[in-house]
Amino acid sequence: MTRQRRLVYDVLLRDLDHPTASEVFLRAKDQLAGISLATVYNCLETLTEAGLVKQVNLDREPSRYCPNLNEHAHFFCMGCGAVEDVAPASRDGGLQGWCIPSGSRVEKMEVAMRGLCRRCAAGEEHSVETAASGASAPDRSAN
Amino acid sequence: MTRQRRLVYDVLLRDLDHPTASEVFLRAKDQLAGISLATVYNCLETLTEAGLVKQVNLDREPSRYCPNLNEHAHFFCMGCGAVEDVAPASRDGGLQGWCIPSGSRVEKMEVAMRGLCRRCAAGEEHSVETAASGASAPDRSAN
DNA sequence: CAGAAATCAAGAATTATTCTAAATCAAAAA
DNA sequence: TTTTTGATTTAGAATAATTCTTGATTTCTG
Repeated sequence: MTRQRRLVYDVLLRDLDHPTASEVFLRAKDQLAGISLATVYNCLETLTEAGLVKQVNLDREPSRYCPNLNEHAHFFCMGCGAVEDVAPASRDGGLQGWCIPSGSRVEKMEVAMRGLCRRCAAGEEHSVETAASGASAPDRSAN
Repeated sequence: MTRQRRLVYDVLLRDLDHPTASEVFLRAKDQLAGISLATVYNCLETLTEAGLVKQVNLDREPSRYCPNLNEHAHFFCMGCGAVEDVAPASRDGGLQGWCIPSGSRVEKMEVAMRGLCRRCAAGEEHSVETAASGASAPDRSAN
């Protein structure tokens, strides 16, 4: 654990907002002026390989990084761009919702949701969809 | 629906193996020598916007394309690289497995699994994990 | 068929990320 | 403390997938 790795990790732990590598770089520079973007990429890769950090991807957007090691999915708000962690409801985190072909082994599952966060959904007073209570029925067109 | 779009779409329908844009390009060239990679990208984008095709991403790998319009997840075999569609078991496709923050609206969910397909799992006679029956308990470390 | 609009092809441009090579650093050995 | 050794950092070049630009071509519409 070098100084740069420590710093990159601390940046991720400070705000749990799933920054991109460039965002991590900008924040890290404030505390260690000489750090380079390549080093940030190196550190993020090292931390990811070490299992301290998870790389989070949605579509072809730049990768984001997340120090939450608990099992979780990610929610991407189409309104404000925020990314939130989503906890599993059941012990198996939705895997039983799918017909896994018999004989195959699932090593890991990645779940990403797109939609509007509470604040953005509330700001949309379109007709009846005021989203006051729980999540409304989603489209569920899983890729 | 131009000739090029029709061809790209036909290529996707012929083998349902989730080719990348480059692979689509190679297959399309056999039937329409003059087609360009840029056109293949254009057509794939147009077809995707039209809702006839879905773009499938895993990590930072090149996008793949899928003409299956039914709700489904994707299984990526780490052994042979094949991509399979995975049908939902329940009507809601695993969404109820997650604690959606109240007030937020989920518009769509993308589910990707990594593991070994039946053939690759069977080829691994490591100790006891012969994967004879159903899928063994996965790691479920959803990103 | 004329004119307008859409689409195509070729290659340049973009962008996130990775690679390279030289410089720096840190721990262990002397 | 100096030297050695190997890993790490840095800056910039390189890469790869994708997008953009431009002019040519095709396709509609009348």
